[in-house]
Parts: sequence; structure tokens; C-alpha cells
Amino acid sequence: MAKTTKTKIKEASISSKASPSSKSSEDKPKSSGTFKIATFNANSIRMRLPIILDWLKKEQPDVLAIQETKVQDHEFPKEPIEAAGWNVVFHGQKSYNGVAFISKKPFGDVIKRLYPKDAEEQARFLVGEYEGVLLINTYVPQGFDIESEKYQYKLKYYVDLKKYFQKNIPTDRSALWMGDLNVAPTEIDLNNPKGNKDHPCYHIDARQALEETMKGKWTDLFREKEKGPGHYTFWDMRFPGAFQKNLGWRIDFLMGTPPMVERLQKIWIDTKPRGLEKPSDHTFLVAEFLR
Amino acid sequence: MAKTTKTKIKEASISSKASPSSKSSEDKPKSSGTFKIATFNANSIRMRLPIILDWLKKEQPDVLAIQETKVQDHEFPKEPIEAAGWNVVFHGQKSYNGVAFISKKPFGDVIKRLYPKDAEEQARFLVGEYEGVLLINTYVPQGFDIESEKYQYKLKYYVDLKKYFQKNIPTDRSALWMGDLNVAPTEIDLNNPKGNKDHPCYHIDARQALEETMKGKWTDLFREKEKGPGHYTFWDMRFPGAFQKNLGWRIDFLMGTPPMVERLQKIWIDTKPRGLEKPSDHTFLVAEFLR
DNA sequence: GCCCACACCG
DNA sequence: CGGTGTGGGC
Repeated sequence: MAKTTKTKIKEASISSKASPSSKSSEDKPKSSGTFKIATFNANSIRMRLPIILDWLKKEQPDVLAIQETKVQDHEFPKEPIEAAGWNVVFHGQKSYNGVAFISKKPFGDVIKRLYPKDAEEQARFLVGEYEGVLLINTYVPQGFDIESEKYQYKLKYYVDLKKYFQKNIPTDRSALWMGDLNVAPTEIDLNNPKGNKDHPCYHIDARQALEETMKGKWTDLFREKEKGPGHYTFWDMRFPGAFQKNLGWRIDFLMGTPPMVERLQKIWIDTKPRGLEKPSDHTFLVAEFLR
Repeated sequence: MAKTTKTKIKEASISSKASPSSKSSEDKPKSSGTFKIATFNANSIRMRLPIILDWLKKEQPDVLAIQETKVQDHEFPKEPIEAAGWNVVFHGQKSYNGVAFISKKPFGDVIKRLYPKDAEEQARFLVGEYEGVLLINTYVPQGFDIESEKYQYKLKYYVDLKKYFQKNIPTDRSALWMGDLNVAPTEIDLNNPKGNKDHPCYHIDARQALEETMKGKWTDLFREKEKGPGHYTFWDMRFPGAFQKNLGWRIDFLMGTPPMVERLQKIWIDTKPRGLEKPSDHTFLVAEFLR
């Protein structure tokens, strides 16, 4: 026991009906005000720690979901985060991927695996419950090139996510699916749709995979409040001035089940962190819900 | 001509008698006050630019000699240095070594080679004249291990420096030899002499090589003013707390010919920069001379 | 421990 | 462009 981390890895599913912990937190009186939640692809939590800690201090979210932490669990910088008064759970690997939740109150058990038994799995998935809401934090594979193996893995990842949601997330449950989904769903969700027909984040198969995975369960919460073009969460570093010229992609999402659509108050992209020194290539997507 | 750098590389020697430029500057009236000169092993001028620019602004030296710039000439960050109002000449290579002078007034021609013809030579040597004083900036090889080829190269480097000085620096000329000489000359010049008998920077052969090179020409200016132990210019990053515990080495020097010994007013090691964020493993050695 | 180069990735 | 790991140097 002394050698295991405090956060247990569970492979069992969380059900809205069966879980005593979810029942108890749904039953207990809610604190006042709103429930504020955000998602951010950090592209290295170590390099982005100053930006993240500043943002947390200013924005005071209940939960921040992070992707691309790019760090193994024993190297995760939890001390400065906890020293700033936050709780954190994480699931990482060397160099690539890696997901985390930073929160005001501690998470209980979290699930770190999309696949029940697979030691080889990439660290792209983290599920936990917070104040009775199921939170699914994913970093979906980017896909490299539509002709590649990696693109097939991406498409399969969506199929497997759909299966997971069917099995584990009842549509009437309060749940949020969030993170970097690496798909721009429509032509208004990227600067240059015409030139990106074969891009792994806009190719028709990727868009249909996302659509299939969402169908009947998930609503793109940003589009509940904003119908217009030009709202992006990612601007590629390899194109100089992409952010300044707003040549970006909307590939980070907060998806909600119907109960969360009902509770949604506000949702916005906070572009300021993208303009700071040593920024991530992504920025924060933030929403507030009725408690 | 368009492809050559503005600073010409000369392989000819500078003589105290024959050089018209040295004669004219020695004849012309000197500005008032003192002549302030410093040396600093930066261990990457790119990483140390903030520390160097801050130090220059505060200390206002006439000349700062830098070693281990670790940058090729076409990548040297001269713009921010010139933008701060300084002149700079440099001689570098990829990854290793590299020397430079930053100065209030521009240098004229500088010499970048210890060896007359050797395209393979490492960038460890820079000679120029400033206000009638010959300045020789060297980054002497460290020597790795006393059993190694590199150590033999270090010993030979001292022999070749001695030859250069015999041929090019008359003892009655105003001249300063400065830089990282990678030798602690006596037992009070390093924290742990007993444990470093076989260290390439304290081994008897290295100390004798330095002594031979100095003999009859060069005076260790720091020891003109300070006879005691515990004064160091380098503290190894690999020993945690070395600087805090003052476990260091005095391996950076300002050496003077007799005319410069006469003119020496003050000399000190400025330890403050070694305690800053992202420091070099060395710090600045500074001296003031009568003009 | 902190530099550098290089190779890989998005 | 800006992350990561690796390997080498001091």
C-alpha cells in the first residue's frame, strides 16, 4: 500500500444508478453560485505551469481538465499546484499525451483507461466524478496523415469512445466530455476548410467519427451559445502570426449530456493565455453551469 | 567582400612598436577616470544575455571579455547588445568554446587565431587593442582527465600561448591576458586541493604550464590585492549547494604586464551574478586601472 | 546541473 | 515553432 499512489486506478465502470458515491453527492445540498469548468491542452504541464497557476488564481474554476501534460506520473509537478491550494489527479506517460484534472475539492477514485485491460495504452483518458457530474477528459489522437496507421487509430478511438459512452454514460446522467478532440466539426470551426479537406482533423471520416460518437448523447455546448465563425481554441505554432491573424481551429470542446445542456449558463474561449509569453498552442475553453 | 564579416581576421601579429594604430591611441589624450575591465565565462551567451545586459548596465565597464559563448558567429546575439549601446566582437563555433569582447567604444581589427594557419582550430582566442592596451581573451581547454588526449592538448595550449606571448607581447607593453584559464594556481585557489591532485585544473603539470607561461611577463592581478584563501570565480553546478557553501575554484584571471600592474587600482570578484536565476557556473572578475 | 546538437512529433 | 528524449561536454 505504501508504494501505490493515493489515487486508485479503477477499470470498473461508474454507473449513474449503481455508484454509492455518485448517489451521495447528488443527494447532498449544493453550494451556491455556479459550477465553473474548463479545459486546456497545455502542451507540457511543466512548461505551462506559470500560465496555468496564474489562470487558476484569476478564474477560480471548480475543475480544469488538462491534456498533453507530457510527463510521467512520478515527474508530475503536483507540489506547486497543491501549494497553490488546488487538488490534482493525473495520468501520464513519457513525452506524449497525458491528462489531468485540477480541482478545488479532491476527486475520489478516477478511471484512467478507456480499454479494460491494455498495459500498452496511451495516456489519453481520465474519468472522475465531481459534485455529482461525471467528467470525461480525453486527448483524442491527432491522426498525423489520413493515409497513415495513426489516422486509423484515431477513427478507432472514436468508435471505442462511443462504446464506452454507450456502456457507461446514461443519457440522462449529468456528464461532461471534454478535452482536445482533434476534430473541427464544421466548416466554420477552422480558418481554412477548403485547404484542409485531407487534414486528419477535418477530413470527412474524422468529422463523421465525432458526429457518430456524439449522436443522441452529447451536445457541443459552445454552439449552444455561439453560432458564428472565427471562434477557435488552437492556433498552430508552425504558422508564424497564426494567432495574431486568428488562423485557428476549434478542436477543444465541452460536450454535455441533456441535463448539463439545461444547466449551461455561459461558455467562452479565453484567448488571453494564447498571447502570453511561452504560450501553449491551445487556449482555455470555459463554461459555467447552474449547480 | 560582401560575404566577409565586418571584423577582419588578421593572422599577423600586433607589435607595440610597429603598429600605427597602437602608437596613435597611446599618444592621444586619455579620458578621465579609470579604465574598467572584466572577464566572465558565460557558459552560453544566449542563455546569459539577461544577466550580461543587466551587469553591463550597472557596472559600466570599458570592456567585458566573455568565454564559452557557444554560438557560431552568424547566430551571435549582437543585436540586443548593440541595441543596449555596446559594441561587440566575437569569434565562435557550434556548441563549444567561443570568445567575445563587449566594449563601450568599438574595437578595431581583432585577431582570432593563436595558430597562424589552422582551419580546425577551436574558438578559444581573441586579441584586440583598446585604448592602447592589448587585450588577450582566452578560453583555455579544460583537459577532461589527466590521462586523456585532451589534457595533453591543454598543456600544449599553454606552451603555444607562451610562444605567442614571447613573439607578440613585449614585457614593457600595456597588455592584459584574461579569461578562463582552467587552472587553480595554488592550494588556496580551490576549496579542496587535497582531493584534486589529479584534477586537470589543479594537477601539477597544468599548474606548472600556467606558471611557465606567466614567467617574467604576467602578474596575477587579483593576488596583487588579495592574499587570502576562499576567493573563487567558479562553482560547479554538479555539486548542489557548491556556491552557497563556497566550494569553488579560482580559475578565471586578469593577468597584467608590468605597466598594467603599475596602473592597477582595484580588483574584485563580483559574486552576485552567480546567485541569480539561471546563472553561469562562473562569475565576473573585475578590475580598475588608471588611464 | 546546465549547456549544446540532433531526432521525433504535432 | 516549441515541446520531448538522448547523448556528450564540463
